[in-house]
Amino acid sequence: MPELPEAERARQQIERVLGREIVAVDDRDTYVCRPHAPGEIAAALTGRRLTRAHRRGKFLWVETDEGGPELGLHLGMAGRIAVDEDEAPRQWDRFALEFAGGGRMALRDKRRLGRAVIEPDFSHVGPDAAEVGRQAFRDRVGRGSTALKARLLDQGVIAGVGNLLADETLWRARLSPRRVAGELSEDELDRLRRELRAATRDAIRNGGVHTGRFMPARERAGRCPRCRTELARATIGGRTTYWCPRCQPD
DNA sequence: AGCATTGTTTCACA
DNA sequence: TTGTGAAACAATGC
Repeated sequence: MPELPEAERARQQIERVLGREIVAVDDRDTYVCRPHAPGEIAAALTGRRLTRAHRRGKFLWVETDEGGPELGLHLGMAGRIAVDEDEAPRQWDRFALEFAGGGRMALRDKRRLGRAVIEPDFSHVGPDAAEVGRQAFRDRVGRGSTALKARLLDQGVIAGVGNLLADETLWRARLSPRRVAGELSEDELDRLRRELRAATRDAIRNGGVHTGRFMPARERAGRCPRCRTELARATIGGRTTYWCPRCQPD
């Protein structure tokens, strides 16, 4: 599930538990909590309260009270934040906080590619895809010899675009994912940024990136929602990519 | 059975 | 040294 819209929803979930006292931490999953040893995150957080929840792209972090450490969270490929829900079966709750009074916040993640870490480092993460300014977007996205879609997926360029949001945005902007990023005109880059912001805003409002107009067509032999042309399919930027060869010519 | 997967990091190579 | 692309990682679902 998680791309920028899902991460924003997760951030809002975290806001529900701000101010509660942490009385226990489950950090036993040494893969999700790497490089921390079991008990390290627990020692850092027990007795503290979360005070503010932040997000940049798909990366989440939470401040704690009076100079306490920051807690970094990432949803990985399939994670979500579960607040005050019953414990998941099969140890799908890879990381969890328990609060005074019985409440609970868990990183629920079947695939186990999510992440929980103390004092996260975001120095190699680009500006948020929905916040980046026009000129910065032109400079960062509109360069290099790589395919446009691969550029959008690079979290160090702009943060928050995943495989589905990239296809949705490129379709809305009528740009081929195969275009060379550095060869786009200013007008094309501005159009791409506008459609990215719009697609992101729609997805947050409607409950996730899977609510996009292009998403239902995104399958083998799917057809363009605008012109009914059969979609093209290829691996670009290491991910399966669908686009309309007529609306989005190379 | 085999392959694909809404993500990130690491490694090899030009 | 920098940029790019592929593989590794874990587990599940079709």
